[in-house]
Amino acid sequence: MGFDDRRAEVIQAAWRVIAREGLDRTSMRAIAQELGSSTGVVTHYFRNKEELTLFALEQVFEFVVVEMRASAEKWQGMERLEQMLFLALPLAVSDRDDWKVWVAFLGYSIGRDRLIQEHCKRYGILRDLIVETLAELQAEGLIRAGLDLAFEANALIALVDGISMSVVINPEQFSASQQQALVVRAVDPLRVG
Amino acid sequence: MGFDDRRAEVIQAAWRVIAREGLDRTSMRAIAQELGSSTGVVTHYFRNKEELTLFALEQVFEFVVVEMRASAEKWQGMERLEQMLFLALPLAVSDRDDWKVWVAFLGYSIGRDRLIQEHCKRYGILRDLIVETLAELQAEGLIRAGLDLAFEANALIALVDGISMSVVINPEQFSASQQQALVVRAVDPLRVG
DNA sequence: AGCTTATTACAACAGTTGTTATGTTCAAAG
DNA sequence: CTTTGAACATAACAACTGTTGTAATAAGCT
Repeated sequence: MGFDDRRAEVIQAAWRVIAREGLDRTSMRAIAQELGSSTGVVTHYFRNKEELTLFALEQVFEFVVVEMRASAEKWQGMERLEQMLFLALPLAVSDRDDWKVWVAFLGYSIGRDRLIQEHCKRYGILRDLIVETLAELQAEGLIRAGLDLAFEANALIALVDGISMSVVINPEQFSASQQQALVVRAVDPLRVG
Repeated sequence: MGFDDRRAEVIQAAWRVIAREGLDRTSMRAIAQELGSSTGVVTHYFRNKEELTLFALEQVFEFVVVEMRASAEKWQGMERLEQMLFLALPLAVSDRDDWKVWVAFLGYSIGRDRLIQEHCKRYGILRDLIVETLAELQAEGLIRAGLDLAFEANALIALVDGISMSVVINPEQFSASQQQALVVRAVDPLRVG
């Protein structure tokens, strides 16, 4: 087991604590305890807490993007866009923890310009991915011409964000099929005809 | 100046600190300093920090609801629904601070069942308000029959949430008119015909 | 084997936190 | 004038925080 693998273990322990206890109660000692080790391990793999925090944020985001890229190759046409958006939704119970961590980070970022900037960057990557997909659909004549693709991409992301946040707060708010129905309803108006 | 007035001043000082520094860096001492007093004032008007926190959460929410109720009486027909939703959006720069506080609270609530429960309750009140409005529109024959009003209300709230969160993170994401356009686009499909 | 480096443990640090107790001020009520 | 209690200040409390340094252990390599 190499350096990066152990590093990932530390981060995963951190995730578990964040989802369970919240980000502000996720201390170095709490992470170490969750990992079943001393704080020495945590400090050995991360210079300070900010580095750990940013790395955790990057990982939880990168995972979604990788999944989305894989899904983009698997599907064709309008379904490609839908399936990519479905991936970001907390359809399964296990997905909710990811969103818990994400929401915790968002709240934690208020008043911390450094973290807000990071979020902007990551949302930008996500938007570019959606814009790219929309452009392809447009080239195939599946969605209307003359659309502001960046705006439409932001709108879809905002919708997914809103749905997911609702589910994090109240899991019974939307069933899996209801979540998907809302996304489909938002995608449909883009279609031609 | 009575007890409740002074109490409100403490809360407003807390809001300012939260929007500027973040919720986890909003200590009793920071609130007192923002208020220009000692911590004695803060502890005098709030038994402990949790009481202060919950009260602040209630205030920031109650304000929106009051505004919404006022708007409900001012407008008629389909515009009533739209204007109520517009009120919740961070259309002006000054509205963003409210949403900053709200997002900070949401993130802070992860891992704190007590706070999550509070959020559920408040979202429930908001939903009832929208459902009520939708029912009126339905009775007037302005929106389609056979709709799951609770579901539609949740969907609209989720959309407003998503848009607002995007703006909090990246203010240039959506202009005021774009935000309104997205809400109108979500309301339109409910219309008859 | 011995040497080197990575990994982990542990203790101590200075600072911050919420909370509590005590002291002070001061205006209104008796 | 005396007394009462609210409003505020101040200081101290124990608990917890991130960080750092040092020592012990394990693993790999020659």
